[in-house]
Amino acid sequence: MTSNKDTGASSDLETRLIEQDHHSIKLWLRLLTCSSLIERKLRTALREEFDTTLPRFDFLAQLDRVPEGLSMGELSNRMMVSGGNVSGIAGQLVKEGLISRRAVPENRRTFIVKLSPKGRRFFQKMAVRHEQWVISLLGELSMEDVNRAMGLLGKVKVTLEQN
Amino acid sequence: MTSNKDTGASSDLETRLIEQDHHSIKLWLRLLTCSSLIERKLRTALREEFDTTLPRFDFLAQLDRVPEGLSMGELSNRMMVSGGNVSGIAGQLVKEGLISRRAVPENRRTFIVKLSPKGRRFFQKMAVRHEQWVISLLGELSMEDVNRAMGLLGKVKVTLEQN
DNA sequence: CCCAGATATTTTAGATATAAAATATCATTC
DNA sequence: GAATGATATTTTATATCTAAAATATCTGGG
Repeated sequence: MTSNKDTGASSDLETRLIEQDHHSIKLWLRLLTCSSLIERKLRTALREEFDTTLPRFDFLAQLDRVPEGLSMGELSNRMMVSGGNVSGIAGQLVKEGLISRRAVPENRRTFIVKLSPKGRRFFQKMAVRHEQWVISLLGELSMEDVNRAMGLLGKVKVTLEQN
Repeated sequence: MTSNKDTGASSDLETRLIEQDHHSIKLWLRLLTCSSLIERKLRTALREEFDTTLPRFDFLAQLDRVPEGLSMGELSNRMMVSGGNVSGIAGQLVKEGLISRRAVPENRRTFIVKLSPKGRRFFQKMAVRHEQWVISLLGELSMEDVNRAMGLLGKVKVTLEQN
């Protein structure tokens, strides 16, 4: 369907606009397909190898980057999920001893969650495998293509954040 | 894995491999960020304007492309979700009169779901708005960038489907 | 100090998601 | 044609996820 590098004179403005419209939808669908495929593989692998889930891994991964811990709200922003969701997962991880959760004296509305030593050890093991899985999924791509894709998705991200 | 022609002299092989590894992870995270952002906007808009959800929209969208209908299994494949999930959503859409669901005489294990006239009208209205939303989200990108991104994500998709 | 609004989190209700077990049907082999 | 395994779907149990209401705390103007 009407592919590409047509800088030429064969299409008028209206045609080009319509083409771009369709391509926008297709780009969105392809984006969704790619992330769904990766997500599924990672979820399956996490379950099989560590008997855990992607949201829990993501939760621990966010905390691993910030040794001093994060508030529930900050975590909710970073994970791009609702606050209620973070509350639920945090409760489980606390019960499993992977994170600590304590109130802050200065502002008693906020709660800080932080990796426990056990949680850190567990995450480290997962992180190694996680990286291997992603590399095995995307490693066939050349570094040039990865960089180009990063650049273009960076533009997409900026565009999205403006709206 | 790790193909690619070296362009710069500044890094040895090992460094380049590690760089690519990190870039693979970053690409995956950026991919996830982009689709999450789009998904959230579409979900919110669908709820506000049509009081429905993304999975239901997706379900109807798949059926809209195939007037003769699809089996539950085929639908599960296309939507990239589990069969049980499709069963649940189908049940609701049947109850709402948006789709029909009937057994096939030749193979009584399979059920074919199909858009009802009401469902088709409802989907058409949503599809128009859905396209507008996606365009408003991605329309700032040049057609060249959209095409380039499509091409690269196409490669990603092929790579993923091989594994 | 008091109180209205803002902020941070949890709780609730309901939809969506998976995996795995259960059902039902087909298809093949003996 | 009965037994066996494959296929198609649903059911079940549980985990996520959202939106919205509820709770608790802070903040600033009067």
